[in-house]
Amino acid sequence: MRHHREDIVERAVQVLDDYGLASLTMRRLGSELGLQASAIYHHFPSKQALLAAVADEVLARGRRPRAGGAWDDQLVEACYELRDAMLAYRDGADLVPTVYAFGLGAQAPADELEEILATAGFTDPLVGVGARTLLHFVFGHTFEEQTALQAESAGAIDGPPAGDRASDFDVGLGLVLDGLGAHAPAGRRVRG
Amino acid sequence: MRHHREDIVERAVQVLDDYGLASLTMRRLGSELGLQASAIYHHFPSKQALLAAVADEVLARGRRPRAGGAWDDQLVEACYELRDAMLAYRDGADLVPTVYAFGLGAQAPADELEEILATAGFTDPLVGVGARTLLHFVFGHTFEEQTALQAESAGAIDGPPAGDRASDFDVGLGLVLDGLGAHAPAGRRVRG
DNA sequence: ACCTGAACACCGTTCAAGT
DNA sequence: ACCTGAACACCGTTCAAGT
Repeated sequence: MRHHREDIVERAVQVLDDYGLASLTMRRLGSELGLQASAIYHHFPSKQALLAAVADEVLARGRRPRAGGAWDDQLVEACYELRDAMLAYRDGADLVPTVYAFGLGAQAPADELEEILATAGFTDPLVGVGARTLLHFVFGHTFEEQTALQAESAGAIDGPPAGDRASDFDVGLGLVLDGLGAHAPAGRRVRG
Repeated sequence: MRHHREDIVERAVQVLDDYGLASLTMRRLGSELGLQASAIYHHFPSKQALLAAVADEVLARGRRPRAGGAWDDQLVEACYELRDAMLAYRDGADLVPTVYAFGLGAQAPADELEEILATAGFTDPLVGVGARTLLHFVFGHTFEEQTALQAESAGAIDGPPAGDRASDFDVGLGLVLDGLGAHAPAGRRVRG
């Protein structure tokens, strides 16, 4: 049977969610598609490129309409969407930051954060540094959260209730936003 | 020739720095030591355990005496030490966060950040969240910095001068510290 | 106690050849 | 255009056997 790029990405997302990132190998995905691993190279130049497409698909599936509001509310919205998108798939918070680090995909969240800050009037070093600081927070926090979550569901040990985890994310995010607030352009200080 | 745990870690650090994390394989390290890969399993139960020891060694070599001062100065000191320790070895900013994520090592920086915040009078959620937020910032920022640095030295392309990079770290760190300052215990607001 | 050598069960990637 | 099948050059880990 003949496949297209999208079939392969869709199946890869399924393998990721069912068996985890470590099991998402070219051979495994091939056999899942009824294909030789080498056939996948007809659609993607490398495993990294495949993973980039999978990460972008995970992020696309997590997209939500924007409510708008002040710059800090917009940042909260974007950060929560990113967190939730990664948590929605097994090892999502491992895949997305890894692909972002490759530099081959998962760039949309970084771009959106930068745009929000630039539109809010933040200038040169703060737009980039602020966006990256938020991104590192979301990536790092969500990775730890997902690791703990998956360890629990595997080992049946239980950690803090879900509410505490969401509020941990809230508190950390608030910390960075308050920091940004202290450097907000004049007349735009919605917080701090 | 017979080896001990420390010889193996020392050689592993050398392989890491000379050839990178991807080349730090059990087989490669074995041959570097004049040993079969399987011999290493006499000293370490797994590759993860070996990597944890390597990460802890990298962090130990980066230790500096503490100057002390207010809580925010102490945090700056600890964060800079962590950054510099990781930058001192090829792929150090990949290894250390990875080992920390394993949960098998590289815990010292997180512990120190928590202690500084607790001693400063921060309470329950803020001590943990604050320490992790700082840690994610340092890990994320330094990883990107090292990736860019290594890409430059490999491809001879040049990015921003070293001063801009150090100041990017400074600005991002200042952001998080200002956020913490906004939540500092009464009478301890050294910033904000 | 420390190590060898062989084996097991895998990887990503390339490439000539087929339809 | 899309795929097979074999090969290349690797992995981490286990284990009986040696000294």
